Amino acid sequence: MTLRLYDTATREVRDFVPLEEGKAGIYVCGLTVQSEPHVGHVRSAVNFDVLRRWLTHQGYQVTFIRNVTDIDDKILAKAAEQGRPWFNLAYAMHRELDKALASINVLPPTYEPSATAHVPEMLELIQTLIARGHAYPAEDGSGDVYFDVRSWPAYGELTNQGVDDMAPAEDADPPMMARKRDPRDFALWKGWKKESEPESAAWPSPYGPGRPGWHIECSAMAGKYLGTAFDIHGGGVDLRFPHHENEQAQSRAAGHAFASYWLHNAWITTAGEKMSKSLGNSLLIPEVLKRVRGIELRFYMIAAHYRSHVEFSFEALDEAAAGFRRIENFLDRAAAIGIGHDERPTSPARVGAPADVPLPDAFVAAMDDDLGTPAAVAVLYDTVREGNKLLADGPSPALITAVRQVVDMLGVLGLDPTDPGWPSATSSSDSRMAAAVDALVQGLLAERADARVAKDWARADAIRDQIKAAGIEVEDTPAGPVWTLPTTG
RNA sequence: GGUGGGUUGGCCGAGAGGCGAGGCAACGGACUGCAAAUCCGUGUACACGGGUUCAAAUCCCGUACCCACCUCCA
Repeated sequence: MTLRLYDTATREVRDFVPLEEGKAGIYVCGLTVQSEPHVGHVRSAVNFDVLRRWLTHQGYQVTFIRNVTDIDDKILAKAAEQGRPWFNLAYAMHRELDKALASINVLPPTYEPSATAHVPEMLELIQTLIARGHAYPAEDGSGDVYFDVRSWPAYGELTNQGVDDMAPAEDADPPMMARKRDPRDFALWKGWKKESEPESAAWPSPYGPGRPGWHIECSAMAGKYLGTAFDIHGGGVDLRFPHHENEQAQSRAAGHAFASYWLHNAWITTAGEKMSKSLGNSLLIPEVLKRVRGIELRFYMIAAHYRSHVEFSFEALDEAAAGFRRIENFLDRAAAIGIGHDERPTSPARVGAPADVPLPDAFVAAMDDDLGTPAAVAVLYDTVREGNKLLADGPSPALITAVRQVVDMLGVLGLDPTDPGWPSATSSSDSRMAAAVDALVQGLLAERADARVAKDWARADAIRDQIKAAGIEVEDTPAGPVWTLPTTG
C-alpha cells in the first residue's frame, strides 16, 4: 500500500513518490504572529502534524519546516495601535502560538524559521529574479521591487487560472500603477515608508531600506532548509492564491523546481463565516480549553477530514469530547486489570520504531487514502468495541493486542493520552494528591462494601453520593469498585 | 466575470455505481441491589427535477441555495 495524497496543483489524488527514497521534506505555511491564535488557526497545524506523524510512522525520515511570519503590514499596524514595538508584539504572539500548539500536542517542527531572520536569503533570491528578467525595481523611487507576472507564462498554473481572467487588483489605482508594470505584479520587497513605519522595520538592501514582501520569505526559507526541490508544501486553502501561486512562480522563475505536491486544509468557520470575522474571543485557544481538554479539541479536529469544511460549534465539540472519553475509558479499564503502561509504550518512543503489533489494515488503508482520519477513527472505535468485549474475560493476549493497537493508532494521530507531550497531570504533587485522595476514598469504599454486604442499599448509595459530591465517580466492576475523577465536559 | 468546493438520518461526520463507516443523542434488551460503564439490538439519510444503468447518495444534464479565493486571512 502506498500513501496517496490530494494534490491541489493537479486536482487529483496521486501516489506519493518522494524525491529521495525514504525521506520526506515538508514545508507548511505557519502563522503571521499578529494576534492570539484561535481554533481556526490551529487546525492547519493539527492536520499537517498528522501528515508528519503518519509519514514518520511509515518509516520516512521527515524534515518538517513551519515558518513564522513576524513582519508584515498587520503586525506593524497593530503594534502601532497598541503603542509597542512591532517585534514585541510579534514575539509575544509567537509565544502564544507555541503555547496553543503545545496544548494540542502538535510536535515542534524540525525547524521554525522566521522571516526577519532570513532577509539576506530573500535579497539573494530577489537578485536572481531581477537578473533573470522576472523582477524589477519600481521606477517611481518607492524602493519597491515587483515580480513581473507577464514575464512568467506559467503564472496561474497552481490555481488553474489565467492572468487575464483574474479580477483586476484593487490597488490598480494611479499611484500603484506608476510602480507596477501590471496590476497583478506582486511585491518582493517593500521600500521603507519613513513617514508611517518605524526604522526598526527596515533592512538595508540594494534597492534602499525596506522589508520583505510576504511571499518571498517562504520561497527563500523553503529553499534554504529543504532545497530547491522538495516533496510537500502545505497550508490553508486561502493561501492557494495569491500566496502559493506567487511562491511557486517566483521560485520556479528563479530556476527551482520547488514543491512536488501541494496540500491545503479547509477552514473551520463559525456561523458560516471566517473566524477572523467572528465576534468575541470565545474561540481563542485558552478559552476553548476551559471547556474541553486539549486532547479533546485535537480529536474534534481529527474526526473530520482535513479537506472538509468544518462548521465549529461547542455542541459538536462536546460530542467529540464525549466520544473520545469512550476510547480513554477502554484504556483505563484495561489498565485497571493490569494491562497498563507496560503494554502501552509512550508514543514518542514509538514514532519511527517498528510496531511489534501491526496497526489494523483498515486503519493503514484509511490513512494511506489521503489521510482519511474519519475512517481511521472508525477503525479505532471498532477496535475499542472488540477490546471492551474481551475485557469481560480478563487479561488475554487478544486484549493486549487490542490495547496496543488502540494506543498505536492514537499515537499516530497524536492522541495518546499517555504521551508526555500533553500537559502533565502526573506531576509529583499531583500523584501525591492522588494517593492522598485514594486513601480517603478507599476508606469510604470499604464502608460502602460493608453496607452492601449487609444489603443496606440506602447506606451504600448515600456513601456513593457523598463521594460523588466531591466530584468523584464510583463504578462497580467485576474486580471491585473503581473511582475516577471524570473530566468535566 | 474567473477558479475551487459544498448541500448526507435528531445532531456531528465518512463514503463516491450494488453490500446501512463511525460517533453523539434517543429507545428496547442483557449485566447490576440500584446506578455507572460495557455489550446486543432498533433508524430505510443522502438539496430539488430529469436522465443513463439490471442497479445511482455515488455518473450525466438542469435548478436552487451555500461557502472559499481572485494581491499579503490558517
